[in-house]
Amino acid sequence: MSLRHATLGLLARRPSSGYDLLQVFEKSLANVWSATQSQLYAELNRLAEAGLVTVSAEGPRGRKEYAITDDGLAELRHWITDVEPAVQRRSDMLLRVFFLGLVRRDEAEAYLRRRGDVFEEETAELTGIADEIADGDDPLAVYGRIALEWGLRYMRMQREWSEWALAELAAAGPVPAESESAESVPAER
Amino acid sequence: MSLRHATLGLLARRPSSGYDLLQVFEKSLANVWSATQSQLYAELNRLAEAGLVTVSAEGPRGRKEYAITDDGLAELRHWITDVEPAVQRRSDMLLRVFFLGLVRRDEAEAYLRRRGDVFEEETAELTGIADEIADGDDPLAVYGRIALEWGLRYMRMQREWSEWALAELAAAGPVPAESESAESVPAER
DNA sequence: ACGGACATGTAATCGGTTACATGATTAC
DNA sequence: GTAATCATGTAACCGATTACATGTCCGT
Repeated sequence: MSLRHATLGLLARRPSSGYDLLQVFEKSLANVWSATQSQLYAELNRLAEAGLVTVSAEGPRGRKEYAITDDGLAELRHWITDVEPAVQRRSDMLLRVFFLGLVRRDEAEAYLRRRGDVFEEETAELTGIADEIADGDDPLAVYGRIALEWGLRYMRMQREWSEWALAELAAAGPVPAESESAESVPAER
Repeated sequence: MSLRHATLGLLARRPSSGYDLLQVFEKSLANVWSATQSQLYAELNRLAEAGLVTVSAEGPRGRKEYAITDDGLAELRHWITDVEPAVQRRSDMLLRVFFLGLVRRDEAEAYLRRRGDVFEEETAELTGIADEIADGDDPLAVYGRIALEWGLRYMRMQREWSEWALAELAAAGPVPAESESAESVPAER
């Protein structure tokens, strides 16, 4: 249930409308916690009902500006310091690696090479964001910078891994001669 | 919708019952794709209805053994080679980092230090699995070994990152003197 | 005989996504 | 005037989790 805390965290910086928050979710927070519009508006209403935020101002076009309450801030701090982060237990990308023995060797290699390219693209994107942060010298952005560094290292690690994996495959011999290679599997049924 | 493909992938290795598959999901696949019992049994029925698997044998206690069909294998291969893996866009752990400016400096440091410890524990666990694989010399486990290497590198990267982040905080000065530190925020409201 | 493992299923609930729906205000 | 942006909401659906429910077989 972390949409709740992402929302509280953003409102802790400054009071904002659902619309405002949505921009932030789509831009700065997109790689860390994504949220859809319908989800966010519903959550804001739930948070208000729970007393963790209040409508601090109303503007044109039915705009409602929300502010975090003391209860909300307490809940947020509790979540940050006392709740163990959940370990990610799902990776689409890695699941395919497990089953790479079911496709032809060249297809498996193409998969790993393509991963490397994608990680490289992501790195370029993150580097762009890093430059923006470096320009505007906001001292509060120190934790944002730390989060971003995580992303950069993550991508570098994966790039190196994909290269290592390709080398590992090459070392294991060109194409296995036995019956378990992909080409032979269809013939078996 | 990758539970479907995880299931197909396991059945491509050998025909199995839902109960069998559940053991695999809880052990070897736990860090890559988790599935609950009720989810798995429902999925097997759906897969059978879609003709991607068939009930290949029935055993005692209502045991149903499923085998992948040609259609199932085709679907699985298509998913591996033609479908772009989804990029993960949610991290509980990183979201907290974004908001670390809302708690006291020592709490933020404790958070990062604790991350380092957890990553270390996970590394130990993965190393244990790596040793098991190394013992039994299954040549087919080459892709399992590659997936595992990803995990090991992932944990090492995060351990190094948490140390880097702690150093970065230390370099940024002991505790900021300005109004945005955590202690002052409650007083502002 | 009995406990533990084997074996499958249903129901309620939750968080998230997609699509639909509506309308006000502002800049040109 | 009108298009873009601002602004909020509802409904259907899907995948996943938790809890409940039931029964069989095997080893000791």
